[in-house]
Amino acid sequence: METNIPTVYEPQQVEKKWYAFWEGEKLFHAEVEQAKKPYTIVIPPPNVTGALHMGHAFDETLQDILIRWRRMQGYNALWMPGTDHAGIATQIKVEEELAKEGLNRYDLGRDKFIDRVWDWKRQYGSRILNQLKTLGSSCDWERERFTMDEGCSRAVREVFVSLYEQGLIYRGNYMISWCPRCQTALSDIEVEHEDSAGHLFHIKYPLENSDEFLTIATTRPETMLGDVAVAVHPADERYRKLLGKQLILPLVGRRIPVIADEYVDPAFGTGAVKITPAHDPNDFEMGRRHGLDQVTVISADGTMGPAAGPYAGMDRYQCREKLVADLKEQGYLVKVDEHAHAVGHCQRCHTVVEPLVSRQWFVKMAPLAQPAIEKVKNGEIRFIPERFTKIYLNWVENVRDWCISRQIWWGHRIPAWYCACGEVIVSRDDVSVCPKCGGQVERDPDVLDTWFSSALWPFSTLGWPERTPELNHFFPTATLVTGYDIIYFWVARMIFMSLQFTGEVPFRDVYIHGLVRDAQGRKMSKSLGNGIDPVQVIEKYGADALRFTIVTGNTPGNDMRFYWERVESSRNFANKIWNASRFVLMNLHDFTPGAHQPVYTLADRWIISRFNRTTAEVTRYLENYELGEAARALYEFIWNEFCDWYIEMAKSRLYSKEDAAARHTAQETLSTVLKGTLELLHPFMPFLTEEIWQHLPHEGNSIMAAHWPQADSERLDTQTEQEMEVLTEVIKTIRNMRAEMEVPIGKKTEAVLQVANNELLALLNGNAGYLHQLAGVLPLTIQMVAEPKPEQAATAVAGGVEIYLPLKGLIDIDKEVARLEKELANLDKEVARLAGKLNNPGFLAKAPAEVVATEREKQRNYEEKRQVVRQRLAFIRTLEK
RNA sequence: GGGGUUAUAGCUCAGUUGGUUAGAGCGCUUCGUUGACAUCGAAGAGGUCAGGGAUUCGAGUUCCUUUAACCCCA
Repeated sequence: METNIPTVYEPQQVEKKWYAFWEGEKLFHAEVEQAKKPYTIVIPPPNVTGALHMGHAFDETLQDILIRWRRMQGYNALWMPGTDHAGIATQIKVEEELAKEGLNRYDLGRDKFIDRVWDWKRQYGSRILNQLKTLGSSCDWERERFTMDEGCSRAVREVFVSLYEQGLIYRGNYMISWCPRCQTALSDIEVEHEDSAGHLFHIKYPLENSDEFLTIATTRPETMLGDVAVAVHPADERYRKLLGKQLILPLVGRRIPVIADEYVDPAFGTGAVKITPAHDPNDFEMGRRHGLDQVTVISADGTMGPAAGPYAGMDRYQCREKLVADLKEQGYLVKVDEHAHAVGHCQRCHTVVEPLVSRQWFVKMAPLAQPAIEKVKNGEIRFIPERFTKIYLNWVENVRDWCISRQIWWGHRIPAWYCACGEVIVSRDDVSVCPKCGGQVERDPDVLDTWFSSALWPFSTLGWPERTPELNHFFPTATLVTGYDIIYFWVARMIFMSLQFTGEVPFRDVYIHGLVRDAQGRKMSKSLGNGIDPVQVIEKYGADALRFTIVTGNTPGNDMRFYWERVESSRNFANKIWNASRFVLMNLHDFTPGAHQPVYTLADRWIISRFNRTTAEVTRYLENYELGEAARALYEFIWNEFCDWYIEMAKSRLYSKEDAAARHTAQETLSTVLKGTLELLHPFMPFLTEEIWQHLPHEGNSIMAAHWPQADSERLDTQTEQEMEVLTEVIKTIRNMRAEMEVPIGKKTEAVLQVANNELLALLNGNAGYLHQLAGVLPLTIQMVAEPKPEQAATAVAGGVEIYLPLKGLIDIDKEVARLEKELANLDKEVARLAGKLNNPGFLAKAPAEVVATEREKQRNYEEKRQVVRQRLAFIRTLEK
């Protein structure tokens, strides 16, 4: 047994050593074992080009805690790791690299460009996973997957073709959100709306063959070049007479009709809206309802197209300025109001998106959404915390068709081929010849939305579409852990895809967490430069400290702020455990388990009882996903009970060599309680606990494989806990009195304790040693209340014990009177509060008997205490004279 | 416009079937180098639990409402 251990815990080498050991021993690996109950988590795959940030650290820590805990509980625990190809993000990254060489992707061509991305992936793809390892993540690395690997790609192809065959994937010309910078279509949720200060332009549209005008209001005047109508509400009296009449579009001269549509809000602007079906989603719908043309005036690159006439070639914002100036000059501009409105931006590059009509592939959502709604409503899938159920349902119930084609190169290429004869072939196998006319076919150049493959992740990683043993055993997965920001992007889509293709829910529980923010509560972002690199935190304070910080002081679903001070305090906790363990190990050098029959003392029975209670508590918290509370319970047990009291109380037996059985009992209790506590703490702080556990008497090769402690109800001992309560109360009260009287810490002082019954007398006599040692009282007299009380003494009552410190010459009578008066006032307040309660007939009649009894007991205690303080006050006042 | 979250000690946050003198960490005050630990120990100060109302014997906790901040959706 080691006795020469440094006083400061150095996590760096320790963490590397144990991670390598765990991997070497294959402790992360799970095989299909029918006899064991599976517990599966699939990792939310980080972007392959990314670097670990606090969000990942948060997410992975929670998963690792759950998976390590369940593994210790005996589940066949599989944590499936992998990465996501992250189409647009990765493509942007590689294009930036190319730009440094003065190249763009077209210079390379599609095949060479994709090779380049694979090179990039090979070079940097494992970086983020290696960073995950420093965090302690117990992923089954042998099963690592990538969304573009062969198996996942096959799953994607199967799903696409199958949905197409079922009529749930279609291709068509619809309005989509287009990013002019990324040059691709986006889905609705990839567009982020931001309120910005804009203008509401009021523009006069002249009535044909008349001097009259109709004034419309718009936020985007440049789109008027594509106007094909003006719409008003059918019930709007102001415009009824204009219905069916023609207007002349200013600057363009096109004749456009005035139409009626329920959609128009008569209260907005002038109540008349210009209709541009090619450049606004609502106008697009209205155009279809009324059979209007689409006049496209803005091109895919964000400049004005040929149909924009004199404005062709201008940037869309330049055009706006010029056009407004022209309108003003020609007298069409009525006024310009300030107007706040939401503008859509590309999630990836933050460019303002452009609504455009374009031919894209879509997933028909309504039939897929229905089962996804039901499974959540009927509780087969549960969100934690529950409120996210509503957020999920609100989206799925209103979901629109999903645009899945992207005009980029990096991703799963759409398995559709087109023939000049008009034939469209969607196929599981590559096609080169048209089956209809035998002509040459050309493959669709587009790739799929990255989230399309992510949606299959829980089952594609387990081998689907093959019915593999892994899929049979580990699927459905148990828990999905992810942030609230991707409930729509990912969680919802996994649910409907899984239901459609496996017939099962992908996971039972969805444990949602928040974001990690900086100390000011701002989102961590590259542009702000306020991100904290978890790797740096780990290097400085250790992974255990980071993990503990992340999991404590935070409630499920809520954001958390990152403070270095909190990491420091977690590090201090790790160091505290280290030193407590150091103490235990230093005293175990001659310990042989089972060498003596243990003779348990009050302190032993107490810490064992408390340990079992903590075990039950921690387990229950984990079962309810209250990870932070579980960690807090352990922190309090270790620091406030094991270290502050038990270790102190064990010292005298360890230091006195004459009673071997007593010493052995203390050793055994320290060793087993510490070992069990480390096991409970292991999911939270895996490295430190392994390091110490290995030095304690144990079975098995790793704490990872140890059995999760079971609370033993036989060893819960309420009476012992109450007795300890009395003892610690007395000690704390004496310490307080000594401190107030400014007695030097090391100086022993005399004390007289008086009690009213034999039980208390026995308790104090039996534990007098602790009073000497921990309260610093000597000589100590313990007697019944009937005995004479010391005259010149400070007085207090604690746990039913009257405490007298006869500090001759040290007692300042005035000070003592003030102290007792303060105490008396406090007691008066409590007694009055309880009297109010106990004199309330409603309380006595309706509150549970147990509660009434507790309150009565409290009242009795306070009254007893008050009685003593009163008497003492009266006595001391007589001394004053 | 619809929905959600938050409001508890100077700061950051816990407090999940309604019942403890409302807790922690950091910070603050006083004291302390005796054989685990100064990344520590002992003692202490600090809160009308955002405001108002309701339910209840009893509300930080449930319901309604007002205010403020933030988020999501339209």
